[in-house]
Amino acid sequence: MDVLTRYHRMQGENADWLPGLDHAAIATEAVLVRELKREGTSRETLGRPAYIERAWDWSRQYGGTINEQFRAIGFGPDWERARFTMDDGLSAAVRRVFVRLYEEGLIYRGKRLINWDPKAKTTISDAEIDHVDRDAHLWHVTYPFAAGSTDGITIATTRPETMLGDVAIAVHPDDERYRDLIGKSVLLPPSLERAIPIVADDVVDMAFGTGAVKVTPAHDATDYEIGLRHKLAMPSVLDVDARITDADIPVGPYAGLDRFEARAQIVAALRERGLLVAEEAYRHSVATSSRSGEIVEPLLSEQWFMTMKPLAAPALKAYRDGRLKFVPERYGRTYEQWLENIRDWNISRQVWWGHQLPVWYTPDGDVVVAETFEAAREIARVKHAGAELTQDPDTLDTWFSSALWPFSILGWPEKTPELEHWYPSQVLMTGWEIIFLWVARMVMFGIHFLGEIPFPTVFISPLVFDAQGRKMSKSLGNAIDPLDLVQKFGADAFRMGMLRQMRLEGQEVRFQESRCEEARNFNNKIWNATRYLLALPEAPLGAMTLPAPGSLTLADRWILTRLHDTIVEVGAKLDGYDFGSTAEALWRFVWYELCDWYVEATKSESNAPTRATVLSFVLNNAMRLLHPIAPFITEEVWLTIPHDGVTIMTATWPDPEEVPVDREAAARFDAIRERVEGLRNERSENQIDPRAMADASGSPALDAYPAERDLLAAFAKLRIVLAGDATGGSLDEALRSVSVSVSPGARRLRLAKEEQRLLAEVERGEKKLGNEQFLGKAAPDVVTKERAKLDGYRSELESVRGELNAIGENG
RNA sequence: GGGCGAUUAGCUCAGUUGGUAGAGCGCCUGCUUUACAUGCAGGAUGUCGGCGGUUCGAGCCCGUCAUCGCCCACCA
Repeated sequence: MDVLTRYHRMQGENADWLPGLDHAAIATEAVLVRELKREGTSRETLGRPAYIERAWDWSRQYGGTINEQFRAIGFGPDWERARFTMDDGLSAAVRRVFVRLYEEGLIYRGKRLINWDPKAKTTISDAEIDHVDRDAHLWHVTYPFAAGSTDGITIATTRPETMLGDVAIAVHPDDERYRDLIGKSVLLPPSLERAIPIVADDVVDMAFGTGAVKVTPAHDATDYEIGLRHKLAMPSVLDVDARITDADIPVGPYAGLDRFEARAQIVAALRERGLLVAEEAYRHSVATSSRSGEIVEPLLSEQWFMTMKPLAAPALKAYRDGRLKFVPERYGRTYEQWLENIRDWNISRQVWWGHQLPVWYTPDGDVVVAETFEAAREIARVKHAGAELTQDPDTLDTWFSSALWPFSILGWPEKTPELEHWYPSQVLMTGWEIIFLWVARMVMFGIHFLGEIPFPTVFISPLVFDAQGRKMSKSLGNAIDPLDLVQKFGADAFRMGMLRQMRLEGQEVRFQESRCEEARNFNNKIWNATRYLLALPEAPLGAMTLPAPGSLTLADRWILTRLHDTIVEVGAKLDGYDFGSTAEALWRFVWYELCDWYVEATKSESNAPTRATVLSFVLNNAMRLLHPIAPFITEEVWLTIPHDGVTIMTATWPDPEEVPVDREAAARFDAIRERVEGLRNERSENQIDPRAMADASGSPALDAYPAERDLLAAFAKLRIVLAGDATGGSLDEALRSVSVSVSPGARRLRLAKEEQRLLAEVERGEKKLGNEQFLGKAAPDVVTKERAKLDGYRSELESVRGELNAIGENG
């Protein structure tokens, strides 16, 4: 987000990044409840107002820490517009939305089966459940037709403790085995005091277990559906502590037991009575709370819900007609699939920290929904004879307020200039794990309340894992603290190191600290290149202007052409949100092109007249290109060298049009680079002292290319003596003619090796070009290229052989 | 049960529209070259997960299998 914001600001756009935090109700409450317990008190003892005050304190402290981290990493959002979901304005928006949706009939209260987190002591939405595979047991239990008998119907269950709340046995209507039993009843083990019917339902899978299933509507989603279809009673036998309760129905000796204790005891009792037919190891997915990790308990409870289908339809349409795009695209299908199967959203929570429902009850149980207590009291006065009002103690799901974020932070429901200007925004950047929780809901609410999608583009970034691909966690001790890395390598290095690991299509980054270290080295490289520039005799420099085109050297033309291409490339990568490739391209340009070649080239005399101006021009541009990624060092360097403006943050983004391009010169320089590498290799193979100037020979053809000859000699540390009579050759031929002077034996050895290599290449080319199929079917330009390559190899081979002959057998 | 992603050098990963496989780290050999040892030069290392297909030609396209990871799902 920071890279993108800085990039667009430099392009002169009024780019803004609005920072903010949500109030993380369940997580915050978990911390506070733990703290209070440690202090020997509780939220009830403290009372709601004092508790909320404490939550505010904690949130401010926690939020402050996050903001400090942001600053340390160099994030530059619009701090003045920072928002928190519990702020007054955002809270007002929440109440307005709630009341409007209630009035539209989209928010309702009802007794439904909800997901209960027994640890966090609250409901959670379907989207907050993780299905985790766990080792468990599948128990086969017989429900007898008569007391004392083991003759009956056998079911399979993973949850014997919920048997206490069974109201039926279900079988598939087509199941031959049980057809005659439908309508009969069996006794509920282990106490056998209650008879329950055998019913037929399509949902039963004949192939699973015994083909018969126990039905506990109050504690299982499927059973709840069966219960509704067959109009069965729905007694609860588990309470909010996940303990067995006899509030609805007698549960014998098990009342008060924890669900897992009850399970053990009931299994034991079944075994004793001979009703436990089998106990098999069984691995299956268990619903756990993404908040606390606790196994979720389906409970029947009076809660508030939101009807989602009417909001989902336009959100789906926005995606399908292309108004809403995901990067990478595949995440769009995730979004689509979820919206297609969306179910009602349980929005009420039993935590105290959060937006308390704008709902009041009269003593008679009448419901009053209003944005404020005053408004509610007015309604009560008119419609309920001024009855006393009690506010619903529940709060709203944190994601409810987060869903309003794109407009609530801009002052909605007021018609503010900010709202007018910033809604809709251009891009949302987030992780794939909250596409349902946050992204889809923002789109739905945005369309519903403002009539258009909140952002046309959703960029999904990878999540960060450790180098082994494991999720970072406190208990594993593999988590990274950005501040530690900033401390160790610097903020720029942390940013660069992180971004370089991002891949456009990747869904995870396997974080390696070494990447930050490399990035620190990269920054050091920049710093030293700057020092080199500043130490040049012609420094300090004046304004940033390039020398007249005619006076530019070969190296100048090359680096400027490379700069031009890099500006184009970086712009395209950033526009495509490809931050990893952006960082990679800049790394290549600054280190491998600017430092390794251009700076080295400026050390030779011929480049002296233009080097300072060209180098500062290129460095200035490079710093601007790099600024979104590495804001600190680029500012420092940029201010030190010739520049225009007071801060690089508002400097203009480099314009490729302002950089002179000379493809022909760039190609010549590249040819030199290639030859230099070959000659260095020759030196190394012949164990020539790297420090020493070495003698080399070359054909007089080289005379036609003095600039190239100088560069070649300087880069490869050669004293080139021209010998022979070949003149007027191409640059390639002239460059190839240069070779390090070594003993004839060593030379022959190298040439022989080269001959072998070229022979292989020629053979390959001849085979390919001798293939009728290839000639007939390959694209003409491919054939042409292949032919040119073969010709090149042939002429090289010829010259190598010529040299070999010249040396002669005995050298 | 559906869906998605990954599999390329010891490690972490690139690989543009199919045209002789790349980077960084690590490793090896040398270098106190006056910007930088957080550096410089050179080097070694791959049946591109298996099998089949399309093609003149496949790391890339198609099919299939295997392994790993993720998402969704009312198999109790």
